[in-house]
Amino acid sequence: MLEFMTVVRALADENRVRILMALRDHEMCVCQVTAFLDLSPSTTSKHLSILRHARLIESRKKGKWVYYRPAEGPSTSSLVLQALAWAKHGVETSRVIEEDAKRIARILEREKSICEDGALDADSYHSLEIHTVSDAEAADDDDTEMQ
Amino acid sequence: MLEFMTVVRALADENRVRILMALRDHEMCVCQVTAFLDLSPSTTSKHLSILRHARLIESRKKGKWVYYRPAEGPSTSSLVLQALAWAKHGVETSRVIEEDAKRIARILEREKSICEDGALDADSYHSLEIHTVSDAEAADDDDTEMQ
DNA sequence: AGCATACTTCGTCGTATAACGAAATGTAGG
DNA sequence: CCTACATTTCGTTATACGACGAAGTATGCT
Repeated sequence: MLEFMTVVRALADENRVRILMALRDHEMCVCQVTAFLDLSPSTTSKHLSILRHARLIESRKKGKWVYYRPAEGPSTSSLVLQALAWAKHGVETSRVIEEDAKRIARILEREKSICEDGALDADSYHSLEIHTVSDAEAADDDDTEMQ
Repeated sequence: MLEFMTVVRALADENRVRILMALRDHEMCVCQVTAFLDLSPSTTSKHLSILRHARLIESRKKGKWVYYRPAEGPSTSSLVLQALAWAKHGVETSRVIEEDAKRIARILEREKSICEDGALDADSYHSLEIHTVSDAEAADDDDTEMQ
């Protein structure tokens, strides 16, 4: 129950859903997500932290930048995979998300010279050092159950 | 996007998820749900209203009682059906829900003589007058999009 | 009609959470 | 070392939301 509630509450904010959709095709660093959502860096970082805590996204660090991408691979629970698939199905045809796609394209192009040191597209995600929440962090949620 | 957010926010409360799971096998009237959750009738009614507004549940009125059950049938969007399936998969093996099952069994037995005038089990749901949110009500959420 | 029961709506209160800016941390380059 | 930039953490503020009780509505019974 706790894992489910953590995931569903992570999804219960429009900006976080927009982030998930934005990350679907290409990983992004925090400053790109910040530009895309038009929020303050601290707010964006918090949203990413909540999504990562729910294990909906993973991150890797490269130099000054932290790149985020959707969770994947064998360590990802089916609950999370289903959540991502469900969210995608639920919003991908919506106006907001379509507008976002254009907006992201522009931002990625503009920011390429700045922080696109080594961002990868969705096909190149594999064989990367994965940073999810640590066991210690996750244990904060583990009140005897995280089935 | 709006439909998705409405549904996901309806799921973002543990008591409402417990209600959805409780209704999985048998419809229940408000007083039974109230007894089961151990909340005030007004709070319970509000939760049911939020679930119905998200079209996750439907209701039928019989005499003084209002019976609720999960949404089903052709008028139910696949988004909602997937939500129900996902929630079920996500929590059905959890401790809370298992305890609830016993609790519900006791309540249904005890209350049978009182309000179980004509409650039906899940197999008998079909061919009932369905009460979902009215078009007028739903329109409150329809800010130009409820895809 | 009058009353009891089931449910909903309304007003209030306390907590949770999204937003921000400021300050702390981490990393690369001069 | 010092500065610049990316990100996170912290403290504050405004709003959202869950809880309740009281009042309103609906239905059935005597």
